[in-house]
Amino acid sequence: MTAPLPARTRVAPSPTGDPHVGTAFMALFDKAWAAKTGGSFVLRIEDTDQNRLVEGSEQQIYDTLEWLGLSPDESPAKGGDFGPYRQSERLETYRPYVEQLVADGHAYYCWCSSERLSELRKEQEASKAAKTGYDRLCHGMTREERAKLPGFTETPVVRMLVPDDAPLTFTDIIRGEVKAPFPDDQVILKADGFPTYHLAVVVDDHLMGITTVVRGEEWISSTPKHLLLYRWLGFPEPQYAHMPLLRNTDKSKISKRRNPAARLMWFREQGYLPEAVRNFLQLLGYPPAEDGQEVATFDEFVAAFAWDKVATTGPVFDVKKLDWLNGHYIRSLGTDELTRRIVAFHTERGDWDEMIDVDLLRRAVPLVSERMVLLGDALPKLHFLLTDEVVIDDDARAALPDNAAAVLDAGLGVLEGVPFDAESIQAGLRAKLVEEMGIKAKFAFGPLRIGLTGSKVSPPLFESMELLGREATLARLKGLRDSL
RNA sequence: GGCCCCGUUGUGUAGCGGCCUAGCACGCCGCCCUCUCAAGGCGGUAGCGCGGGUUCAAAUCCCGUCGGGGCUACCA
Repeated sequence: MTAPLPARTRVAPSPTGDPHVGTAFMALFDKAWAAKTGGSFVLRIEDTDQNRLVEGSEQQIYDTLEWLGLSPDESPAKGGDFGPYRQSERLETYRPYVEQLVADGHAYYCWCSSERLSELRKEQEASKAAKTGYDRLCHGMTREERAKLPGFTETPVVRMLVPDDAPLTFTDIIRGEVKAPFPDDQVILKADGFPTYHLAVVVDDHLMGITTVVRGEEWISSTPKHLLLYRWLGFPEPQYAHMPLLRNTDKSKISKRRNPAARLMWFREQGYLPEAVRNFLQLLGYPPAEDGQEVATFDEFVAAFAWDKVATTGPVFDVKKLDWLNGHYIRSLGTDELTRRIVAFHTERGDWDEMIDVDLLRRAVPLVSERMVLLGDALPKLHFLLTDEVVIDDDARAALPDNAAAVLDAGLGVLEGVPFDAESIQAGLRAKLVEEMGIKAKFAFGPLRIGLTGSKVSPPLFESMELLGREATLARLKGLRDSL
């Protein structure tokens, strides 16, 4: 096998709302291939549908890709040698190609109104006609001729004249030989002067030197249109890689409506680590290495990457595994970095408490890091440590054993005298409560835990005491003792 | 409806004719560890959609069937 030439790949999202998880999925594979071949990864904004644009979503695309470590080499924001990278700024670029196609007889003007078109569709549906699609009424007519017929509209669109010998098969580098449906006389230039996706991708991918088109499986059926355009325009065809579609639990194409995880922002809002999300997406589209190792860096992914191993079946997007991966990555982060991310997470979310002592938090983080699934899990678990007041949970109070008072009194006695580090605290408490008084550890430390943290479940008790300090520890235990 | 893509435990997958009484990971269940909860260790649970072929031998090849999904726009 010869080394592949440097590939140029691209991801081409539409700024029509919150960035979609599918965009990151494609971007990951785009970027991997570009990295493996020493090529470039391009971000192009496909804003040809002016009706669906949502303000701010373009910025969110940049932000989420960067967050995931999938920044492009070229983009509208970053620039590059093949700009502009926003299709709305390339209208003049498309025009000559449309004119050429019309002049060559490969495309024609169509003045049919949308009313006539939808009526036509309805008729075809009702009669169960074998042939569907546009009926070519306008083909070969001048504007004047067409104007005499019903269903006429002032501004025409331009349609492809799809020949009988349109290419219906192509080689997909993931799937091999793939068949696709015979295309309709697709509109390539809309009445508002914008090209449709079909014309724009072909022209842009060619002009931007894209060698490998990575896109969702949903595009397989329109590939023949693109192939035709390449042929007519005399452009060399790119390689196609049609990725499987991510699914909802009910197996339908993943949608923001049915699945919060369809929104890329969701992961960040929930407290997932970008490296975990990236790893998860990787797993969904690409089988783990032979040794079964599922935790893998982007570089390891790139090193092992081969198109023919990419998945062809659409995986159900099950967040359970992501949770596990996130915990795994959290545990591997290191105290300083994890602390930094916890603070950043809450700051971004807008609920960071300025009163929290970050240094104390840093010292407390090791107590909870292996109990965390999401970044937001730390503060609630450490709340008793970072606050002055402790509220005893009702169910914790109810769980207090009959000998709680005796345990607390004995514990208090020990804690007043012992050196206040976790090890000494534990040794002292054990000697007194467990060995001398004969109470099982589980029951001996329960009341202390409840007094200290207000809860039946908490981070390790002795370390927590050390961090809280003798004074506060004693005060809390006395508080509970006095309330009995 | 038509065309296309896909089909291994609950989920993600390994498997490319014999190594499969189907492996791994997550989940779930249990045990161990243990100051609670986790983390970690150990064990368990459950699967080749169905029916025909081909073959000495099929999860693996062929055909059919069923199921799921996608597309069928002046949306991408």
